Amino acid sequence: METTNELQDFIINGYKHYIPHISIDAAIFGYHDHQLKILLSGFKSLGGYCLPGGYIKRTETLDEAANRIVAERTSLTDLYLQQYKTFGDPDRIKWNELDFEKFSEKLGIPYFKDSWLIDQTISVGYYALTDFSLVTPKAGLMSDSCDWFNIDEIPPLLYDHDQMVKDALHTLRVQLYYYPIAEKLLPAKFTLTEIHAVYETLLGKKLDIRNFPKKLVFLGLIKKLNEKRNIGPHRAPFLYKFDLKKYTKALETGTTLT
Amino acid sequence: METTNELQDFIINGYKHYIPHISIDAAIFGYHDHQLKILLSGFKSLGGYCLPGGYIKRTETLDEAANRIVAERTSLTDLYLQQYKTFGDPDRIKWNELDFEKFSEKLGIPYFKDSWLIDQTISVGYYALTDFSLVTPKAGLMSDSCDWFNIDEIPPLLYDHDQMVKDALHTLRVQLYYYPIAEKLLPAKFTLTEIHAVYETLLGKKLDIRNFPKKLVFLGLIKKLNEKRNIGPHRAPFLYKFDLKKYTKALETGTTLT
DNA sequence: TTCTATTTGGTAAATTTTACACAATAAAGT
DNA sequence: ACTTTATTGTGTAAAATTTACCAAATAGAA
Repeated sequence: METTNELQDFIINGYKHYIPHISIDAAIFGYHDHQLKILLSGFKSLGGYCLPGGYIKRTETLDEAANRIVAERTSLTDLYLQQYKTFGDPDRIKWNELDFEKFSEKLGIPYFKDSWLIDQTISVGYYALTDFSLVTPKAGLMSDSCDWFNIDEIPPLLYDHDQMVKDALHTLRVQLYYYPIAEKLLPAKFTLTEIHAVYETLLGKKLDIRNFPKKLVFLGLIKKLNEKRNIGPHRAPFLYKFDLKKYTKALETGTTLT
Repeated sequence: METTNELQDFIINGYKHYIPHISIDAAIFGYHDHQLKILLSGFKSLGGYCLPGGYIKRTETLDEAANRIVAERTSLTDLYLQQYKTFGDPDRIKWNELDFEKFSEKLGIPYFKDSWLIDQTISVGYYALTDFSLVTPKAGLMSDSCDWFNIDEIPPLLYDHDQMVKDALHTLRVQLYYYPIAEKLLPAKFTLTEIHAVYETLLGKKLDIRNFPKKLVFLGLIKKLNEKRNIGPHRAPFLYKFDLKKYTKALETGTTLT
């Protein structure tokens, strides 16, 4: 929080560059070792975690804003981003539970509670998918930390962000059946067992280890490479990669996956 | 437009009760005689049509606001309503093409262009389904007319509403495959041929006249009644109705329909 | 009674999904 | 060099679902 000046300026003058009353919150998902992960921002002053979020510049489209907000936490641009729902319950933020005096003092700003930030805000929910291993989470201007959490080990979140995660996850799961977006969660080369595990974890159900990869190959979505992975004292599995052409088409058209 | 006072008050003081910078626009669909219809608001001053829309009261949830806005045009509440996408391109409204002088004069308000309404606005898109025959379209506070249009005969719309219709229709079609929402477009009692026609028009593709209804019956979604409809010089078809229990469950769970 | 247009029961063929047996193989231990 | 262990991956048969379409039923008009 060394850039206090920048923060003060955002709180006092932000409304000139950002649209008030609207924010974006992003559920950024990653996958590692049979676990679905999500990126959460920690706020010491609020004593809790919430989804990474931000405001929309007056010059940006929603997608551009979401991209920027996601990039601020992951340092990666052009992640797979999907707008899934907009949240606008008038009581989604419990203003009376926030200690404005404390904030004013901490931020060095006289009347924080009168700022443009402190008013009813509707939030556009996006979810993003990324290869877990490529991300080094970064805390932002307001937040104190940013870290990966296993999806079934996240603490109760601030505001209505528990509901946001639930809805994002639901959309992700539905879309996973029709769009081969597992590609976004895997490295460029992977084994059949690995992609099988991604689908089992994300969908939360068993898929036949032989039939499932067979279908992916049959649809032409993935192609066998002439390389194997060494996995110790077992038969070395072949590596596969997504077929870009078929994959791109399936992303647009949709294909039923089991 | 006899309630000029009400309108003036909305333009001048509306921001006290409504959230600025955010609106809701609704694509209200109906079906009649092999045609999908959509409700459009006409604006003489703008010389064009757009989707019925409105602002969100500070006490309302988004769904409540959408319900109110839809009810203002249809006089019907509790229609099937789905939020499908939020639109926020900075240039979705071409401000420079609007003649504020003319508006000010017409509305009897000195500086219309300085009102809270004239600023970047993000719009939450909803689509609604309703039995065409139950609706008597009503013009609203700002609009001059409100009428049904065949979906393939709508004029170019104002703002980004062409894109909104396109996206709403896409969502409707996708959802029609998994949720038996044709129920919302049909009267309580209908023949197999009628429900078959609804699906063919909405999906824009041929469905086998025998297999399709057979599947609906097999899934238990619709049930045969002990009544027939007189259709002139042909064999009288049986009437069917949706099975409320199976139908409600399918709305939540989803079922694949061909 | 016959004709026309439409509804509907039934059934066979084609396709897709599901289940599962077993052969292949990599490396470590004996 | 052979055995053991754990995992990969080919093949195939059974089950279920989807698709195609024949032919009978039927209502009113000619």
